[in-house]
Amino acid sequence: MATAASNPYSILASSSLVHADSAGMQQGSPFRNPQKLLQSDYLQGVPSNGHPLGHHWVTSLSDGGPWPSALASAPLEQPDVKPGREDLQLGAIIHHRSPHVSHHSPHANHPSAWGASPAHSASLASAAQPLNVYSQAGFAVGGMLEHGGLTPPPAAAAAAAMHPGLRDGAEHGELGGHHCQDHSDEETPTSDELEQFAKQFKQRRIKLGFTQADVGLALGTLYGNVFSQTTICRFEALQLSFKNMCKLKPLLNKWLEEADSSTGSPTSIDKIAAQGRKRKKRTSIEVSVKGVLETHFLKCPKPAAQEISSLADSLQLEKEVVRVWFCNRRQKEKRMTPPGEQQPHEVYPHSVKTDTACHDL
DNA sequence: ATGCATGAGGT
DNA sequence: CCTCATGCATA
Repeated sequence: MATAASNPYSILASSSLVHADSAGMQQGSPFRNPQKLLQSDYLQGVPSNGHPLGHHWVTSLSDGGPWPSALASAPLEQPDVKPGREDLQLGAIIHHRSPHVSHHSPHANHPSAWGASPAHSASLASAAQPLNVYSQAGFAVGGMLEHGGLTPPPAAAAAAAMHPGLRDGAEHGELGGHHCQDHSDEETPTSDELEQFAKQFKQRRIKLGFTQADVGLALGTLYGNVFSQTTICRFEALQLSFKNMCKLKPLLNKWLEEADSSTGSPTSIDKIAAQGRKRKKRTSIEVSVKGVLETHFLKCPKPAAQEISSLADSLQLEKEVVRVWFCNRRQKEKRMTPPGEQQPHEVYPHSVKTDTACHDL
């Protein structure tokens, strides 16, 4: 019985129109190049006593290159991109996907990080292959024939490419006796590779005439994992965590292949309309208040519950709101490309290890 | 493009 | 409570 869930919040049943999907808003945004990333450590568990390793995406990059060495920008100008904009729809929504395979290594030191120089993936194509470094077999489309019908679905249903999360080739202690020397799948991409990929992806996507939202949806119909425009956007802007980027890359890569070969899939665009999520209305925090929060954050990024309470009290905000604000703030710090400009501070004012409790204000 | 929010999994 | 992945709603 579809009983309306008792939602404390306002559930707007107002049928949202099909939203014409303004696709012209994101394209053409010359998003600036991320330049300096000052990300200390990825895991807080890292005893930064003596600097773990140079695995922080450190900074000090020449202006010319956003991140470690900008690969010679490949022209990536596929000459034969057809403007034919058809949704790649397979007609079957496979919705079965293995549960998350988050296999966390018991004692994995840390998911390598951005600047981690891949000792094993040095085979970066210097300049030979602008793309397809992650060449995937896929289904070779015999050629550029005019396929009179529709492109057959790759039947990649069950093929849930579960790639190992992240493993750094730095240290492979003991794995219980398994020798690991053969890695068929892609190794953990480097920050550089991801950056390149993201860029190429965006360009191709735009050329093909797809919006970020389209892609997110296509991924859903393609593999059963839907993503929102937000996520795609963040991927392109490299605003996700390293791990997250790694996870999404294969999917998006696959989509690219599809998009390119499906030069005429008729198909329809199906809209998923099952949004039964009641959300609390977004509370907008005033700029002045934000300023205060910012200040506090700099002082103590991780305030105790009580501190949050008093802070919330003085700011006249719900405690939960403040708590969430701090959480989001911390996350932002961990992103690859900090939104604004983060001045390359060499160090933070407060020690990482010495848990200095933020004295009350 | 982003700000605030939800939820799952971990401590 | 935290982190982390993700997204609705919004600027």
